[in-house]
Amino acid sequence: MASTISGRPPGRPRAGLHDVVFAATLRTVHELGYARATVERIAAAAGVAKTTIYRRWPSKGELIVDCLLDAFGPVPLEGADRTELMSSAVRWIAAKIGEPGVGDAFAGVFSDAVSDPGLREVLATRLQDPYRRALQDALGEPESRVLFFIDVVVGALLHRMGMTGEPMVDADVAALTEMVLAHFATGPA
Amino acid sequence: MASTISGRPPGRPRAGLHDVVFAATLRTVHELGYARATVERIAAAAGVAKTTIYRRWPSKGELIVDCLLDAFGPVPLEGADRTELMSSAVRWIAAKIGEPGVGDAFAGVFSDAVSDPGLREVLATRLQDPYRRALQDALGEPESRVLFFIDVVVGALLHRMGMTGEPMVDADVAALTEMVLAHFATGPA
DNA sequence: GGGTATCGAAACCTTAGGTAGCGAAACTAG
DNA sequence: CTAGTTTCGCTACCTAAGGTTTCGATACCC
Repeated sequence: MASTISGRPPGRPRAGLHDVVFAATLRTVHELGYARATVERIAAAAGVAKTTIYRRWPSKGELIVDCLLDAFGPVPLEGADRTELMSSAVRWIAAKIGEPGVGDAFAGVFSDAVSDPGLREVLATRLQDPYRRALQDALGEPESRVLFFIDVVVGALLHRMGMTGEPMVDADVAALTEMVLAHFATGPA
Repeated sequence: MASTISGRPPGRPRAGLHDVVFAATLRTVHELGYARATVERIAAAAGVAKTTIYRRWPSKGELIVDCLLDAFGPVPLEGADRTELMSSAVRWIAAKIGEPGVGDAFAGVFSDAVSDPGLREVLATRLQDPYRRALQDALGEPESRVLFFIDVVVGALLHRMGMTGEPMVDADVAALTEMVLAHFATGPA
């Protein structure tokens, strides 16, 4: 059998490599950019062999998606009313994208997904759907409106990041928040 | 000397290959997606050798940029007031992105630019700046607000395209138009 | 110490962007 | 018709990167 009484499987233990690899991924992406952050370089930065990475993640894209899930964590859905809720969500995603490496990794994996349907599926299922559902439940908006909200907010933030290489400044984040709040003020149809 | 009396330089003429290559590029991108639309495949679709492509364009990215410039053409800046002007601009870019191949090529070259500073420069200088300036002059808005406008509109359209593989539906384009119009209704600061 | 699962290292495959060299084609000028 | 000029097509090649395979070494449980 593969399992033992203590629950721990026999053999060489899988040390807490996920965290080390995630940190090395963000660091490497931050320092070199997404494309130059090759799997071999990430592995080297983590002090790990390339094959070890591929044993745990089937592709670079899925490694990045897992890394982003780890970096984002749960959406802080705090706020008394819809207005506070939405504005906190916008500021949260803007702040996360501003963290070193996160924005580049996010924009990069999105890039790859453009012409990789498999990665697009992973991105939609593992990253977008959970956050969309959480927003949907909290706001009571229909799916199509939440998707539109995500397109506008994430699209604008990533477009700025992609064009300038820098995250959106606070003033523009404030304008973005104000704009979507005004548009969604009326509540669900 | 390299030129002759008739103005036409001697030697084998550069036939109108640009149009053929542009058409082949959009067709190939539309059929295979951006990443699978390799330069060799585009060349084959155009009935041209790969080396001929690289003689005229220094990289795949610049080929795509030129192709997009050809596909977009000038911004139709028609409209009596700011409202008509902005809404026509939004609908124009949405319609262009909806054309077969154009949206995929646009999203794809944007993707590559994320981690290719040289391409990002080309994209900013040749594609974004002219349209930004035209909008700036027509609207009388400061540069930062026009850039914000572009981030929101183009970002949302490309994000939808990247996530679903399909361009934004008319209802969402209408909502996008309405939203930015409401936000920009007050005129420049 | 024995069994088991993981890790590291090296070699390898494939795709794709991009380059070099050379002969052939197409055109102008005389 | 010939010479000169420019571009084209073809083949072969280089490099980078994602991803796979193999095998020996290592670390853990019992």
